[in-house]
Amino acid sequence: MTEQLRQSAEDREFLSELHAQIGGRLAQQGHRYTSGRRKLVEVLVLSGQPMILPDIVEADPKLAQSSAYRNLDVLVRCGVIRRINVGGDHTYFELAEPLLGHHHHLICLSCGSIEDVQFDSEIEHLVDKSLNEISARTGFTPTTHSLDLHGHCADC
Amino acid sequence: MTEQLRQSAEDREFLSELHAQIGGRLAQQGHRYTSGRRKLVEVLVLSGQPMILPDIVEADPKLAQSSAYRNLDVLVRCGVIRRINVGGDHTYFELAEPLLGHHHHLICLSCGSIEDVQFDSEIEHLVDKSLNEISARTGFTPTTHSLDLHGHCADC
DNA sequence: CTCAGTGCAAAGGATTTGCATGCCG
DNA sequence: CGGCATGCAAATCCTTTGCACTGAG
Repeated sequence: MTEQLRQSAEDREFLSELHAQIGGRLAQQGHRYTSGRRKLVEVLVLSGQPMILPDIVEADPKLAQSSAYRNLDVLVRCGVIRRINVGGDHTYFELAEPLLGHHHHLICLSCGSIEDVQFDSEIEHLVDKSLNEISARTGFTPTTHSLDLHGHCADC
Repeated sequence: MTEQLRQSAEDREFLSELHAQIGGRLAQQGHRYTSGRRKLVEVLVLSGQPMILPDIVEADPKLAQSSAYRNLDVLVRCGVIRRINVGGDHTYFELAEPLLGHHHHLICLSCGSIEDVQFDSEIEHLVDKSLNEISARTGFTPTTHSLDLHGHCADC
């Protein structure tokens, strides 16, 4: 819960550590960590919740729409950012799980907001076990799972 | 598992029961259960897995694209069909849970196929319990949840 | 008759791409 | 220099909509 209340000094440290990590990942795949890509990451970090593209470019008007899409794509392919598909027309973007930790989503059907939540590790473990059983039974090789709640948020 | 092997006599009975049920639902909301809508349902039943629109209209070329979208929309609003959003550009459609039962999806990242699976009721119950705890903690009012596995299917 | 339903063609809107230019290594 | 990165505008493609027509009650 202190995540939300992080002091700005900590914030800065967190960000620069993150940037270093991401820069490494991009370099590995032969990409540069340019200012535009850095901005995308920062907008997503500051937002603290999944965002759609119009909101991203609005958050930092320096970002051009097409470049934003292209860079999000690069970041997705490098495992830095993840696409989320809920209903609606827009794709949502958030930091990938290696950076943000494994979590799930509360999707509000009224206002469309998406909030991140984590499970007890106990439950998460049970779910994993169950998913592995199903996979074994069906010959499916799982990479990840997504467990999202659809409903109405506290504000709606 | 006998679902897949159902004899055609049973099939026919299943379908006409389903049609009756759906017809009732539509009538309740002041809609007709026309042949186009019936075809949509049949295509989805026969497919046995979620489908995207191009595949639906291809499966029954009598279906016009715009009418198909419109009718799927009606069926969705009447709780007969459900939209599914996985990655990719297309929306998937399948029979709604009241008709198909609560289940989850195995989504193949290679070929894009989606297969339905069910959990042990025990696990399903645990997940529900956990989700309720989270809801209580966050003030979120859940309607449904979706738990999908992403990975590679037996064929890929 | 009336009104929901249909099909065609055109519009809408999110995302992608072509191309000329800018910039880092 | 060379090639990735950028931004504008135009193209794409899924989905929705306008409109005139058809068919069921």
